[in-house]
Amino acid sequence: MQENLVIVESPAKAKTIEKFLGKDFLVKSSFGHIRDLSKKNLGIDIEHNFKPEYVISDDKKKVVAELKKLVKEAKLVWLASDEDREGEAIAWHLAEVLQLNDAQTRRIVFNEITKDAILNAIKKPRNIDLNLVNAQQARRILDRLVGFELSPILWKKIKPALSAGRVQSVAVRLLVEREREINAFQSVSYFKVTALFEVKDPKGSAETFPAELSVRFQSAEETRKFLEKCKNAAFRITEVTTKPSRKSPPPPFTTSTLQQEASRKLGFSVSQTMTLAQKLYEAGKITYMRTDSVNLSDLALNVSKKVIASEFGAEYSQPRQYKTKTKGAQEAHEAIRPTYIEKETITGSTAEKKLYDLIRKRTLASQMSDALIEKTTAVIEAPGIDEHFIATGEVIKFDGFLKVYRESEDEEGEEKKGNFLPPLRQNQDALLQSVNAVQKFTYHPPRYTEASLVKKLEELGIGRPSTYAPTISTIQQRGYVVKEDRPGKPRDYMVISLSKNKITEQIKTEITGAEKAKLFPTDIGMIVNDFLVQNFQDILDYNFTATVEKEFDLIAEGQLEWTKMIRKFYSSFHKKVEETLTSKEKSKGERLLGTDPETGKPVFVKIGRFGPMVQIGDANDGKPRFASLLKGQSMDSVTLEDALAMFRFPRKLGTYMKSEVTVGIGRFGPYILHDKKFYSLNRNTDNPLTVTLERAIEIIEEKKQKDQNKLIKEFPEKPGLRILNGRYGPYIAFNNENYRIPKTKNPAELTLDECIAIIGNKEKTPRKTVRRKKS
DNA sequence: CAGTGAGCGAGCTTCCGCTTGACTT
Repeated sequence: MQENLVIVESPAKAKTIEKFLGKDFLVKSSFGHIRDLSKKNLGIDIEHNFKPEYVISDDKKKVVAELKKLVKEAKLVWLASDEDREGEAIAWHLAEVLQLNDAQTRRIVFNEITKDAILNAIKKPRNIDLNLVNAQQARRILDRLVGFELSPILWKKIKPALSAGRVQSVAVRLLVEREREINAFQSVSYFKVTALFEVKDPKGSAETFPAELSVRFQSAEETRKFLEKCKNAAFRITEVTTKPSRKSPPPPFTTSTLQQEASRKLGFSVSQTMTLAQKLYEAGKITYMRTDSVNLSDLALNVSKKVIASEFGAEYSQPRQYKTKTKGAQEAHEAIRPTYIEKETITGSTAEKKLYDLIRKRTLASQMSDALIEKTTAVIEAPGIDEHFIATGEVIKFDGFLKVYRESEDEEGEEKKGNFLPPLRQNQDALLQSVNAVQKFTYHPPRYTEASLVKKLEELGIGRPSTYAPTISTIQQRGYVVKEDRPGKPRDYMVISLSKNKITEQIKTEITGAEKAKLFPTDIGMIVNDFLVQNFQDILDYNFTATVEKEFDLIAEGQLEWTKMIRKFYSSFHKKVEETLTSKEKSKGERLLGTDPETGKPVFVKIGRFGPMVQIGDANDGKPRFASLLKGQSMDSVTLEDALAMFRFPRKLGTYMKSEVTVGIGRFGPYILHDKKFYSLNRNTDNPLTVTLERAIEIIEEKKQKDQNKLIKEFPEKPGLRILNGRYGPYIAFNNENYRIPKTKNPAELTLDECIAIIGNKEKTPRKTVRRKKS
């Protein structure tokens, strides 16, 4: 039996460490926190100095029981959880629950998992730092107070099962405010002018290069005037400058930067990335994936150096150590890197391989030389023309880290390729070949993706590596936010060109504003946000976390008592909670749009029992008229015009096969009515306000075709029994019940007897059961 | 299936940060 029991947080870590420590040590894992505040109630005794009520979570009972048993058999217990606030608290909870006394307990920490680091840690044990533990308790209790007092207000004032919290509510606020910025954005058009010039080299052979005009014109008129001046103008290169510059590699991955790059380069969602990284970690292929540190171990630096030298040459190696800049970083771990950097590929799924490759390249790049770039700028002018053209060229003199890794940009704005310029001399003639003036439009700030929201939260110091992915899914689950694609809209733009001394104009069409996997706040998200911002401004403040973090730091340093800090916070917070509960009306997000010109009654938008709707008149003056908002409409941006259009249903479209075709909106959304039959519009692509007769006929015919294909077989001798093709494949329908067909049978060849046998077996397709979440 | 929206009220919901499986589809 081992004399030493070491407890770490993760089982994968336990396995590795056990190898280093030898047979006298048994290494076990606590699987994170073993206790938390009781979930049944607030879990905090406010009357008694905020005494927390800790409970061993159900899923940790087994772990705790096992640890208790092992503690009895061990002489010394080594608590080796992470060296940060949460890690210290885990160690303390373990000591409490396992009833460890000081004599048998050692607290050790290490932030890289190497034999040396661990043996050194064993030589330098310390005691549990109660100040740090108290900082964690303050953090925990503050979050519980905020979450469990704000959420019930929302249940009463907006609708049940909503939630609010220090992190999630600010995340939603970011999205809501960005959406409003986008709605308020006024796009302005301008003309971007580029020209193609030709130069002759000393041998007389010609080369062309592009250049952009130094100014952008506001109107087509100015643009035409400029092009007119360019006719027969004698352009000349008046200035050539060449400047060297260098570009340094980005630091190795943290959780947040990994999520961003995996999203941009591989198209993974934040949670997908984390699941894959977890797999790689458990297989021993990468270091821990939840970290905010950009630190690399000495071992990793050395191996990288060797790998780079042998793969690319010694001149590509430039060992570096990076410093974390993010607010509130706790740095208990290393950056995310391959465990064995020399391993170029791994076994596993395609997605795992791609993620590994990304991590490896980023790690290597971080240890490689700067790229050396030479930037050339040439100015091209002509007499009589005030504006000038600028040609820029980039030559990579030494690629350095760019050999393996290029960081992707968030905004996919203008294409800025490092173009190549031919050798240019001052005073050289540049023959104008053509000029192209393209009408462009200023673009609103971009909507957030999951990954760019994580980036923003990290910048604000809100949330931790272990919570980014769960936060993103919580705000979607609560219905505050949806992740969607949205189709773009066509837009005309003008192109004015000068070629061979002739000016031509064209109107072209582009698709603009298409969105892919972007986060959109919902109506309910906006209502909840406005309610919280109005009533709890301090908590919704982007600096709230940073402010309380400063106080947690003081607690950790022993300069502030945690109960004192919490009491001060709670007294003003709770007062606000009480006030809001008594004084505020139920919020339906009501917004007046204007008056109905026909009746003079007010038209407004609000949340009803069945979701967002527009209403004409209120209950005081007769029965109001109602209409649900359509998909893609939002309470925040819908106009009086949009609202009034909703009441012009059902709308006649025309006649088809001698019957009238109308479009209407019913309980289940927009529909087409034809020949007493209903046909649903496609929720995503058809707009009932604008749908045409042609499209309606298409929908009718599609549906008829589908119904024909639906019937596989029926039996004249048994009416009511039919073999049908459904959403989930073929099935037997009989007496309003559906029956599954065994996979071994061909549905088209089933006989009546076989069908009756299947029905007799009662192999009914199970109804969808409502799954309740376990807590 | 195809133009709902009142009001009452039992019993439920909820936070953030550590960690993995256990579950369907």
